[in-house]
Amino acid sequence: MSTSLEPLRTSLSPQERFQEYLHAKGLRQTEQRKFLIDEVFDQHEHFDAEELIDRLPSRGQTNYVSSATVYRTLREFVDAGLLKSFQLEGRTVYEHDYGYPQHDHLYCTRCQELFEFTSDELLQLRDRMAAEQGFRVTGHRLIIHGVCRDCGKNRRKKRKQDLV
Amino acid sequence: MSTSLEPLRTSLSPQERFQEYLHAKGLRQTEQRKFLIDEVFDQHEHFDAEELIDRLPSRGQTNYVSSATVYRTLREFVDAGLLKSFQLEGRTVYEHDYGYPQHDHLYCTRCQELFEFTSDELLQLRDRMAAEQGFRVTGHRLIIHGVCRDCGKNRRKKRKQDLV
DNA sequence: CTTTCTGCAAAGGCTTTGCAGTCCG
DNA sequence: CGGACTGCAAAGCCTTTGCAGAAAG
Repeated sequence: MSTSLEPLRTSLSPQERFQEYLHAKGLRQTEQRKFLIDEVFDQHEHFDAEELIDRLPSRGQTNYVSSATVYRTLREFVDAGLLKSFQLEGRTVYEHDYGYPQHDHLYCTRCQELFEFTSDELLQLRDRMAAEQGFRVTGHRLIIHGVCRDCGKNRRKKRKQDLV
Repeated sequence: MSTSLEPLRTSLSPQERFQEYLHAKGLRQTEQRKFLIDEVFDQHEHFDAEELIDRLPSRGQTNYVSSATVYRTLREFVDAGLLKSFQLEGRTVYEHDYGYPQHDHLYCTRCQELFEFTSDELLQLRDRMAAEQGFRVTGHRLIIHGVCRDCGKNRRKKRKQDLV
């Protein structure tokens, strides 16, 4: 998947920030949580639970973490503001939030890749539309579907029912 | 749910258009399909499969349609260009497409209602962003999350993990 | 008549949950 | 030590699918 934006400078690492979060909530720092946060922040990719689980150690190996715990922990990362999640093609996709600028996505329906972009204009437009209807905005999600540059070259056809 | 936009004038009714679609594809016109299209186009609301099934006749009554058929038929309506579907809070939401202008949504996380709005500016912005990355656009989905005017008045708190 | 459709029930994909043992603080 | 956490397996939720009988053209 593609990384296109510059990280923001943050005073705390994700690890440190998560520690603070746990402490504030009276929760505990476990081996599984430590291991998972390292794994998740090791690379800046979009991923879903299954992809993460697949690249983690298997049952029996060191640092094995059960799927249930992975799911539970991903939710905590979202609660802690470390990750953002959204739905794409029926599954929950996660991406870094902490230390990363607000952005939106282009999704290539050929190669399934997500590309990021930022647009202040979009935020203004969003706020204006919301204001017109008396909405107090808490967030938004924009995904532009299409075919990326590379896939546009080797043109195939095919197309399943697009859940845009 | 809220209806805010004016329908477009169309030469064919959804029923007629679906007949054409079926004929073109060598598919059949059944009682279930006729009944469902009437039901679905009877009111202009956003709905999911469960909501539709709930307001349909129950097993044993006249015009009963099994859930499997409802799911199958909704997909056909989408294929036929009569409905559009998208994901919201883990379920598939349907809305009229045929004879209805392109639009986006404001979603109230308090009352779960969807409000519609149109913006040419958004389309231009979308196309510009896509062009910058060499994308050929096939569509997009923008949902602005927030709290609507009415819910903003009777202010409660509460908030579950937002899957924006 | 032949192919598509339907209803039923079972299966599927992803995610959550109940429980008993384990571990953190 | 007590409460929080984990792994396991089972359950849940929404949707799809295999199959045999019914129906459309």
